[in-house]
Amino acid sequence: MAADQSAVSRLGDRNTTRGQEGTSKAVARRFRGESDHKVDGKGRVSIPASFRRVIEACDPDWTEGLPPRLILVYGGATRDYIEGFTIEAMDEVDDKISKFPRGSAKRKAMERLYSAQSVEIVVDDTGRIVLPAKLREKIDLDGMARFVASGDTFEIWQPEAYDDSIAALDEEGFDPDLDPSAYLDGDLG
Amino acid sequence: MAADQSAVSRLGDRNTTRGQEGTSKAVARRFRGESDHKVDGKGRVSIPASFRRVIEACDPDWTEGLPPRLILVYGGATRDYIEGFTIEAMDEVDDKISKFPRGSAKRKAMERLYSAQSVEIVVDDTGRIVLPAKLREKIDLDGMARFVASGDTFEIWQPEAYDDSIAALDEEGFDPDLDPSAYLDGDLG
DNA sequence: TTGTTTCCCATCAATTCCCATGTCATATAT
DNA sequence: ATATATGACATGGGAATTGATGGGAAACAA
Repeated sequence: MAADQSAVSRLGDRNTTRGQEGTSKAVARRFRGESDHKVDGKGRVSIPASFRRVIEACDPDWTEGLPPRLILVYGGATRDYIEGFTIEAMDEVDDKISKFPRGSAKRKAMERLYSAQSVEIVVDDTGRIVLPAKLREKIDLDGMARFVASGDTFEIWQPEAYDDSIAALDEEGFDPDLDPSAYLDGDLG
Repeated sequence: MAADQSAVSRLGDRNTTRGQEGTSKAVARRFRGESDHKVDGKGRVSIPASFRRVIEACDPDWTEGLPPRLILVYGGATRDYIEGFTIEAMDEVDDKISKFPRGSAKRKAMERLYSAQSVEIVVDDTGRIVLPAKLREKIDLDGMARFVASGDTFEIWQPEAYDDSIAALDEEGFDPDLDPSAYLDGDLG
């Protein structure tokens, strides 16, 4: 039994560069999967365990025992979800933004979305984050939150809204029975 | 009795880049064959040994003694099987997806299938993987799983469903007695 | 001081780890 | 040749750990 891990995460030390050098376990840098998690009265939600590993691996300053950080983007009038970025992924976004002319409309729009309408969040030692009330309200989160992987970022949805968006995608002219793999080698757009 | 192999795979060292450099055995990068394996109560299944070699060879981070990784795609409304990708094969898929316009319906459909409806799995040191309950349910896996090679990916089927799909293929106008090799040099489509 | 936000501890089930066995097939010894 | 080791594979089972979630005390902020 884990007698005591004192200051260290109680979630154990998978991911640890165990023992000798070069034995570290390879960990993916992309999110995968989708799952629902309960949002309690305090706004706390567990982050899918597999997402945490990615978040830790993509936080340059993270090291065993430290709380991993991530960025939540909650802006976008048309978005009915919150987008989660690893520190590294957000660094890339910042780089791209900096390429645009200072003061240009496009740059301002992006700065507003990714800078102004975002928050840095830390994952606590039980693997949860606290979703600020403002964010919960924006997407009408009640008791359950759906985490959906999307490459190097992930999305947090109100479950029903997510289902609806999938349905909408189908109605948009896509046969839900058509296997998306068909697009892989098809023409773009 | 295998006295002790300490931290190393207990499955021995076929595949090992044994001893000196350049002595490594060439290993195929495509799956071949089909076989059934038992799924126990915990969802554990042995991966066909020959598949493991491909999985190891196609995992860039893999090295003797480390657990090989692979990706299982379990989405697709019409699919009644789970598709297994090597890390390399999935990297290619990700590349293709990234070519599509961000936000386009096609891209979203593919991201959902390959990112949201997929899981990274590791092969344990006895050559097994654990099929999460969600995946088992999707294809109605009870006690046996059929692994079927399909080029650079493989499929996991509920045995009967696989037989049925083969039968269905025949009814679709394919003479089961006709040798498919006839198509090899025929026109495509 | 009253609602809110953290921190700390607790629980329970699901998942992983570790060790074990049975069976072949190839190897090696006598 | 025959009997005896060895190694690879498939699969079982129990114990230890992780993951998700709940609740109260403590620290803050309004």
